[in-house]
Amino acid sequence: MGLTKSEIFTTEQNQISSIAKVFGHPARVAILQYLFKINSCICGDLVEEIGLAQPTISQHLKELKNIGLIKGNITGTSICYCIDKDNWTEMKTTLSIFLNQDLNDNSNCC
Amino acid sequence: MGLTKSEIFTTEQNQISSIAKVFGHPARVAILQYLFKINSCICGDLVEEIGLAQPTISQHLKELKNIGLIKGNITGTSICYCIDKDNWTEMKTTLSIFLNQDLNDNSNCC
DNA sequence: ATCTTTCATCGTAATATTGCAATATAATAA
DNA sequence: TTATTATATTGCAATATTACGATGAAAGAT
Repeated sequence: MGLTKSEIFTTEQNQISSIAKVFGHPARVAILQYLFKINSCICGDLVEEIGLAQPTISQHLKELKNIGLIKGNITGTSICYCIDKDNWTEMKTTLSIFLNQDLNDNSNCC
Repeated sequence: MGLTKSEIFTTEQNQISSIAKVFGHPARVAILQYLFKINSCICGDLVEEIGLAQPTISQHLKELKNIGLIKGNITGTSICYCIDKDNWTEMKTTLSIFLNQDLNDNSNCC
C-alpha cells in the first residue's frame, strides 16, 4: 500500500521515524554535512557540490526545512541556508533517548 | 525516478542514510523499543503488540536483520529475536559522529 | 502420518520517493 | 523595460515502500 499506519504508533515513535526518514537519503546527509562545514550556503552551491539537478536539491532542501533542521534567509535573488541550531539540538535529544536505551543482558537468547 | 544515485555520495553518507532509513518507519522503531524493553521476543509477540499483520512484521524484521541491528535464533517452531549489541554500538558511533558535528557560529546568516 | 503452530515468502495493490525538464516567480542589473 | 540570476514549483516517469492475503516450509504435538 505504501501508506504507513501512523495512527497505531505513539507520538514518540512517529517523531523518531520522521526525523530518521529525513536522514534516510544520502543527498540530505551531504547537504547537512556541507552546511556544518561551510556554515551557510545557497542552493546553487549545493547543486555544484553534490551534483544533482537544481530542482532535486531544492526538493531535498524543502524536506529539511519542513522538519525544521535548516532555515533559509532571502538575500537578494538567492537564499542563504543554514542549520537551525535550536531544532538540531532538540532533534539530537529525541534521537539520543532512543539510541541510548539500556540494553539488558540478552545472552540467554541470541 | 525513485532510484537514489548512491554512486555520487561517500561511503559514510550512504552508510548514515542506510541506517537512518531503517529507523524511518514507526513500526521498526516500535519493534526495537519493544526488544529493548522485553530483551527478546518472537515474531508473534510483535504482531500482537504492534497490530500489523504477520507478513508485515516479518518484512520489517527482515530489514532490521539485513542491516544487522537484530538477530534471530531458531528455537523450536518460533524464532527468538533480539538486539545485536555489537552492531547497535557500532551504529551508534557512526550516527553520533554525524549528529554531534561542531556547529560554527552562523549568526551572520539565519 | 496428520494436525498445529510459527514464521517466511510470494504476489499484488496502493501509495511514496527520487530525479529532472520545463516553467514560474521574484529580485536585481543593464 | 528588458535581461539576468537564483530558486521554487509543476508535471511526469521510474522505482521503492508499505501492507496484507494466500501459500509454503519446518518443527513439534497428537
